[in-house]
Amino acid sequence: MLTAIKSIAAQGHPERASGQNTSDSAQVRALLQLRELILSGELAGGARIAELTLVQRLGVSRTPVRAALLRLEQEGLLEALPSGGYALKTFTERDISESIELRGTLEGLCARLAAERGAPTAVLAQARACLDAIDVFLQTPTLSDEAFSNYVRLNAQFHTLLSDMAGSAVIAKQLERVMSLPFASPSGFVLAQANSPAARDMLMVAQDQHRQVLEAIEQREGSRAESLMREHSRLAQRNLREVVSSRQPHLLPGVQLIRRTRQAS
Amino acid sequence: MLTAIKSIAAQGHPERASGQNTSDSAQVRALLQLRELILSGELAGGARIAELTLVQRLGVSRTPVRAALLRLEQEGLLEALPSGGYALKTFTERDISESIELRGTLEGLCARLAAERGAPTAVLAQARACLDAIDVFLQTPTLSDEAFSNYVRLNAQFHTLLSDMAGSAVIAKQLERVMSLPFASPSGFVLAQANSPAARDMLMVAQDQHRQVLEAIEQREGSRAESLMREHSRLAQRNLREVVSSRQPHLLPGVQLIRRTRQAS
DNA sequence: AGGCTTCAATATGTATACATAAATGACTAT
DNA sequence: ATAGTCATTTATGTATACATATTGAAGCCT
Repeated sequence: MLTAIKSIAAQGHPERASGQNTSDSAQVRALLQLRELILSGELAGGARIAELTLVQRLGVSRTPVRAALLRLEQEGLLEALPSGGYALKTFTERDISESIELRGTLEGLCARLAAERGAPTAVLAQARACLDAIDVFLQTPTLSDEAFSNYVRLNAQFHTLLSDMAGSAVIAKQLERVMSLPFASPSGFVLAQANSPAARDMLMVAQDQHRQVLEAIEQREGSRAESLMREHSRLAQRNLREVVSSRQPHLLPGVQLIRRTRQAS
Repeated sequence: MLTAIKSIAAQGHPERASGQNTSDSAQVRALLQLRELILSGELAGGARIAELTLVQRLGVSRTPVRAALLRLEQEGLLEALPSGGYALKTFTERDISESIELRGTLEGLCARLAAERGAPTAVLAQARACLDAIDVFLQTPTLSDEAFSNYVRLNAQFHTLLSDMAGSAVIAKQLERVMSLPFASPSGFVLAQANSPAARDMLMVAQDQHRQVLEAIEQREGSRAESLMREHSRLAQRNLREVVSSRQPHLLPGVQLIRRTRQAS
């Protein structure tokens, strides 16, 4: 009965309040709590994850724990050990960079298909409204933390709408998978530098790209739409470099999964 | 202890002889047998899959069956029902077309990265050898079934090598996922038209594209390499159309998963 | 007669007991 | 002292019993 819920929680793991994990089924709780446990850094680098440990910490039996482990392995957060069991995966800066490139490529595909096939007018209208809403937030000279978190929300919405415009369930699903990779989400690094002085300027650039992509799609310029979305994703690349080099990678959930030295994957 | 094997079998499900499923663990057996059960068409269109039924047919307990179901859902062959349990997914011709486009896009990305970053000389040598081997098979005027199956094997190898050339574990994994989608594999439609008179000519074209892509990568022409791989994937698109229109889609494993009419996904 | 309610049957979700393999430590021998 | 082996412990793989929700059918009411 709750396979669907479980599935949803596994896939896009959307904005789901992580506070009240009291209700829901055991599987969903296990999945959500385990993911948060990992991203919050309570589990060491490439350490092994024992089922029984999780049984204690999550308060459910081994069955839902196993299901959660299996899903998180598929998601890319865990790695199946040759000897059995799972270990927390670690990521190089290059891995993250490639994840972002992957997202950019897939979003470029979405944009191109949307332009070539023609996006539904309803979705286009939603996208325009979304961008208008972002403009409102960017109007203020200094951006509050609240404005930033609103930007993150609207930005994510725009990227989802882009996926909708392509009208492809297959591609949308794959894109969801890619975005579930750590730090590959459209606004993964935005919050990390909320206090940076140049942050607002960067958002302005991003917003301009949003506008141009939407225009390209509306005018059926597939190749242009694709290029723009690819370039758009490279903003995240820049942010990635800034965040890791600025040596203050707080705020960013899951930083401890990034390794600089070479060790066991 | 066998999580790794299980994982391998789940991901790329490579050329694994389906005859002797007697050894291996219960999980691997369940996964392999269930996938074959689905692809062979023994299970109806979008029908529900009951665990207990599979327990009987596969001869293992519910635990490995559940694991297999979960993996096949992630793989895209099954769909989680809102009320619980799973149903066999069906695919439209458009779904398949989009899967191929997806593969082409990702392989294009691989080719571009390989060209830009420079592929390891060892892998390049392997790729050249692989293409040489294909040339040998294509030399004969009439292609035997054996020659075809050899082509399929070598073709798959070349595509794998392409993924290696990019040197990205992240992208390779994602590409593996995409290729696990039904009919998205590089040579998914080759065998289906082995007896077609134009079949050999098409393989010649494909082989020429292989050569050109490799040359582009070696000469560091990223954009050209990407375009070529995309175009290369469109051969599969043409084959897809031919196979479904020729109304003799025998041989093709999983045809019964394709639906022409609109029904429950 | 058709639709609704209710109850039984069946399926999935959960927990746990059992089996087996891996990892750890101690002990011995060289 | 170190390396190797064996035993113990721990962890995962598997099976199954139990709980709960959904599905289907039978019966009732309108």
